[in-house]
Amino acid sequence: MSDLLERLRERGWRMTAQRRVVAEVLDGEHVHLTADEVHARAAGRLPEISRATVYNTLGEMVSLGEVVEVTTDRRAKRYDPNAHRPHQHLVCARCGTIRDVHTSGDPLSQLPADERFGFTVSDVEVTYRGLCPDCAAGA
Amino acid sequence: MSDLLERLRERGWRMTAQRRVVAEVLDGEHVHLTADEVHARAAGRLPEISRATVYNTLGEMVSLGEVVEVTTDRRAKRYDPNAHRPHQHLVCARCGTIRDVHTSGDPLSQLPADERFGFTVSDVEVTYRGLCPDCAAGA
DNA sequence: GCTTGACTTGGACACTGTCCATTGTACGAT
DNA sequence: ATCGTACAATGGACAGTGTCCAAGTCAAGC
Ligand SMILES: [Mn+2]
Ligand SMILES: [Mn+2]
Ligand SMILES: [Zn+2]
Ligand SMILES: [Zn+2]
Repeated sequence: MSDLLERLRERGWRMTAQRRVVAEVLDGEHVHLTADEVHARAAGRLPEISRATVYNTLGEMVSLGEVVEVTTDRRAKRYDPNAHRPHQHLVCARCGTIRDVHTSGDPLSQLPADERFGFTVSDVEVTYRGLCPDCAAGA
Repeated sequence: MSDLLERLRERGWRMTAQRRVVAEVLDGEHVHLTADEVHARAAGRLPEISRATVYNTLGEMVSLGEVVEVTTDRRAKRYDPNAHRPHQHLVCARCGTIRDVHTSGDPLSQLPADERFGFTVSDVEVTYRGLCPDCAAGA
């Protein structure tokens, strides 16, 4: 039983086979799958699970704060079960590999008050881009 | 004649009515329009301009480094003619207003060497989110 | 075991963006 | 000024991602 599934059950979720496999697929470190990747892997265990259910379930997990959406490209959103420790992402521009990284300071504090235009700034999203070692080596 | 159009002509662009109106629509400060918004405004001056041409033209401007793509939400890409001064964006989570902002330091330097995993890091994208004064006031 | 409201399903639909064959045109050459 | 040609514009088909809905199914409490 994954920690994620445990937390969801504590929140009163009705436990279904579909939700179980989605939670299981998302279990682990450095996981950043698209909804359709989640669907493909979930279908490996539960062949008839539908796309709509995967989208619904992921959306609910995001609403509950147990999964975060990550947008590192303009294609599909990615779903990240590492929701309880703020972090940023480092993306290879060539192969798409994504690594969790941590900045040396709080990026929010880098925005001076006179650059906030009266906004109540509550969140910042940082994506670093470059080439991973393999791609930089021409692999 | 916009500065943007001037620069494009210097690069040997064949000048067409369509490219002119797209460049004119993109002229100005704090402009962050989607492709379809550009198309709608361009069609105000040149009714028969096609969606494909707007997409082609914007893509060419991006390739030439005269316009930058901005992804502040998971809907449409936005096109920013402010391509010659690096900056970040501050977005209202409620109404979508986008402001250009400048951080106090270079965000790239905030990623320590031991968090780079051997990547050649060349770029960083920072998006601040919050509520603009109007939305915070409940307007 | 029933009952019931929550959950799942498949498919239609919307939005953004790409592609391509055809038609049109800007611009250098004459 | 006209022409020829390579480059550009067009519109419609198509693809990827995500949402929505009506109908069927099921988990969980009684
Ligand atoms: Mn992550
Ligand atoms: Mn901008
Ligand atoms: Zn790579
Ligand atoms: Zn606002």
